Amino acid sequence: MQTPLLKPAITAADRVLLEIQRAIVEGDIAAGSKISEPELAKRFDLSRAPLREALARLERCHLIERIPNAGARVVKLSTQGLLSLYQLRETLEGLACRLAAEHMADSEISELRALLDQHLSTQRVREGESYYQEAGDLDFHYRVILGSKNEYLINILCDELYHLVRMYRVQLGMNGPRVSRAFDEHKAILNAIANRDGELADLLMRRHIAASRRNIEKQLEQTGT
Amino acid sequence: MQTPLLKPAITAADRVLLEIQRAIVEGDIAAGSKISEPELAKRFDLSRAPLREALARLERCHLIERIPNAGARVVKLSTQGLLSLYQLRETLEGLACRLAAEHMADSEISELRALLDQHLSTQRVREGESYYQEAGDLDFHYRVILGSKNEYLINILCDELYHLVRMYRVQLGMNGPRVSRAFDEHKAILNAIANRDGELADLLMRRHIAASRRNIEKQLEQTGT
DNA sequence: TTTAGTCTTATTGTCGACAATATCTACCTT
DNA sequence: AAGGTAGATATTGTCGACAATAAGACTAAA
Repeated sequence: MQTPLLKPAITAADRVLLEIQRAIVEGDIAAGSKISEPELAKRFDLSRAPLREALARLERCHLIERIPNAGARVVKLSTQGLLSLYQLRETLEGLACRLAAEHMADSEISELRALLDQHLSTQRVREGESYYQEAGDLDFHYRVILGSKNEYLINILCDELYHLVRMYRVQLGMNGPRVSRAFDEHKAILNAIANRDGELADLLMRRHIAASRRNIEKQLEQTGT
Repeated sequence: MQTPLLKPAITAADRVLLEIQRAIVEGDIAAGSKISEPELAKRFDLSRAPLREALARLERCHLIERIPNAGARVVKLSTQGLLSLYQLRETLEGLACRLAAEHMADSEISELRALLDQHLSTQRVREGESYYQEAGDLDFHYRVILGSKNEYLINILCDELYHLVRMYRVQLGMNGPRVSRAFDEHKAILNAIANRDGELADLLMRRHIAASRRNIEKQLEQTGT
């Protein structure tokens, strides 16, 4: 999966955007490093025009920071940044849950339940492997967010914050033992949504994300700020 | 005031961005109308390159919608859109208040109090005139948001949603009788922040914005969907 | 008359070159 | 020797033209 449920890359700028996004998220382009437009243009074999378009979108999803007439740098991960990001996520995804409990169709809910069951089975097969869990987790969150039916909320969470969240998780090597617990939490959230209990769904999601944040924080402390 | 507390326009793309933003917000470029790159380029007397940069940022703050290879359209206001936007604002600015209650320095709080007093006096002088109130209201919200000290939250509220909110208010002619009540609500919010009561500040701000939303909704119904 | 298909036209996406700005280096002054 | 200034270099911002795609017009057939 690269841009699940989203439109595929049409233009050259779209394609290079996806490539650079992946490169930054996975640390292929080091965090904090300066970005040279001519160099990247040569590296991906295109002109600077579509590259700059891609850079504009990278800035939009907080993966790079630009200074006029001075250039762009890849963002640097920090405890403060992680905290700010997850504070926001808790609130926003909590809201998404509350709205999803109101707006999701019954069919969407049962599909989501089927998805969870499927995740559970594949997880049992591949015990240690966390990559699929990662994708699965994001998939679950994605569906809930889309279920909120709020265009602005969807845009912010899926387009603007999504990749930055992934960057923190990937670069800090989140493979932890939270796998099975996350599944249970997902199930509980889904049940709340199915019961149309938006308030509970909100609360559970905020806790779920808070737990995830503490997990990453711990990792960040070990690795060193 | 045009971009209060933010960096001034440096590049040509920045300048044209501000001009087009104003034009869209004030309805100078009609909502729902198609945007022609060559036409706008000629109108503002610059090349398409910086114009496209500006368009990218306009898309970022939801003032236009782009379709690859097809062009851009100015957004169309709708009851649904207003609802989604204000749902988000309630939650986000509520969070901003809670964080502001934690993070604002005492000096910032007293400055904000001085600002409110100043607004009150100027408002008494110019009773009916709502333009200053509009600016003053936004100024208050701005300061609280900045007080949250959360970079992502600040970015979303001040850069991405701000102009769209203004567009709804301006195009629907929000000059209403809510002026004096809004002042009282601001005062109450500030008191909660000063008391470091984040929970109350959160609640009050959500109510404040909900009231504002109902006000606009009423106007929208009158004008016709 | 309607509909399908093709051709024309206009708009967007991309390119390479130029201008303006910032960064780095070397030199000069104190 | 340290600081500042001036020049050289590199990078970003902007421009005009070309290529690719989509929208619209026109023709032809059912």
